[in-house]
Amino acid sequence: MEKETEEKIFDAARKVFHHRGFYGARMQEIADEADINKSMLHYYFRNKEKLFEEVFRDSFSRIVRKVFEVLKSDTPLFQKVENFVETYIGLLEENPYLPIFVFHEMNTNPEHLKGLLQELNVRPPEILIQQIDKAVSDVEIIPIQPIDFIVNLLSLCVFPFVGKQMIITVFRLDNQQYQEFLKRRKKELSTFIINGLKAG
Amino acid sequence: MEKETEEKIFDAARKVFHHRGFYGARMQEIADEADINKSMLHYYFRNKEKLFEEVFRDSFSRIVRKVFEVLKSDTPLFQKVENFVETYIGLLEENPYLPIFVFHEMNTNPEHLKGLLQELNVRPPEILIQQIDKAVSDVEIIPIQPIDFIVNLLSLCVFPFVGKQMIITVFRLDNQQYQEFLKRRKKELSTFIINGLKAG
DNA sequence: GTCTATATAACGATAGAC
DNA sequence: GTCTATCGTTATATAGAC
Repeated sequence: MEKETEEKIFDAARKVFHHRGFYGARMQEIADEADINKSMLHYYFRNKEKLFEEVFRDSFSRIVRKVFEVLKSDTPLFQKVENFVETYIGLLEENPYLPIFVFHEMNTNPEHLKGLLQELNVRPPEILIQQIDKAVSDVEIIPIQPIDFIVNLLSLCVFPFVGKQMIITVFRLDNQQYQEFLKRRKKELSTFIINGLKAG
Repeated sequence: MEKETEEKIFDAARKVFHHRGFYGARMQEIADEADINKSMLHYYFRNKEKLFEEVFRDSFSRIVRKVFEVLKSDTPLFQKVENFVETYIGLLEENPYLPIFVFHEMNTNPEHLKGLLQELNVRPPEILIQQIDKAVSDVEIIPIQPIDFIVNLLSLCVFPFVGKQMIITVFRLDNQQYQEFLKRRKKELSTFIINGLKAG
């Protein structure tokens, strides 16, 4: 019983924080979403900031872990790109508000999250860096630094979610068309990336 | 005199809204930033929402206009890609918080901005769509739909700004290293994109 | 653990003097 | 147009009964 209430609150908080951000979120909305009395939020999580921090830590570490699982794996480079695109876009389909939430909060209040981020101690995986450097020196791919390689990969996967409303608006898509766009992208994006990497 | 105060307020409001978002922004912070009395905000702009709307409209239309200037121009496709990368990254260097601001607000409150967006009536430029379709049918580039072409272009330019804090954190960059990363990217990104577009 | 009622604080907004 | 003082609302947080 005890566990269940706490979990309901946490799930509701994640949903509301993801969608509204810290300042836009209302404790009342979280309580309503959890179908629970507002004072329970304080009973279980003391205050809004603590609740937020737990949600952010969970969301951030979850996404980082998932991403790094793929990037750290022992797979050939091009295969890894394919796996990454599929896994990452799949993950974001289930958590569409996650990236903009994380980016907005990191941007709005970087010093507030600094300790948390140091604690999680995120680094680009060594094995991937070696793969990239080797592919470059073997002239399998164009000369590119690991940071650019990774940023390109992330950019192309994340942007359709960060800019969803923009895309929908500019290209006049309804929700179904947007879903089809994503589905096609999940299939075709790795070809574009691998082409871009291969020397001309 | 009158004009000057209004402008000071507007500039301050843009800065604070860009950085904090609508809910995170404080009228007092805007007043402090403008070095002006808080009640002046209401005198000139009536209330927070109206002030925000003017800022958002200005920011959004400014960026859209600039982007479309390049995309609508009468330049060969690959040249256009190069111009776009340089212009757009340059614009974002001057307004680093602009994209995350726009995306976050569009995401948090899409129905609130719907009217504004319809009013601005943004569409992908017809000339660019024709160029892409022609390049595809001439087998100059891989089969790609205009929406994917444009999304790829935007993704790769925008993400380094949206994810700045993330990039800085994961790759342990100081500010100077980040600036160098951007500078290099502005030079090299179009090569990556054009490679990706060319048939293998 | 859960509820109702209420305190406390923050913030947007306004009134009114100058 | 600009300032000070203050109102009214909303949101977070707590007290206390059950």
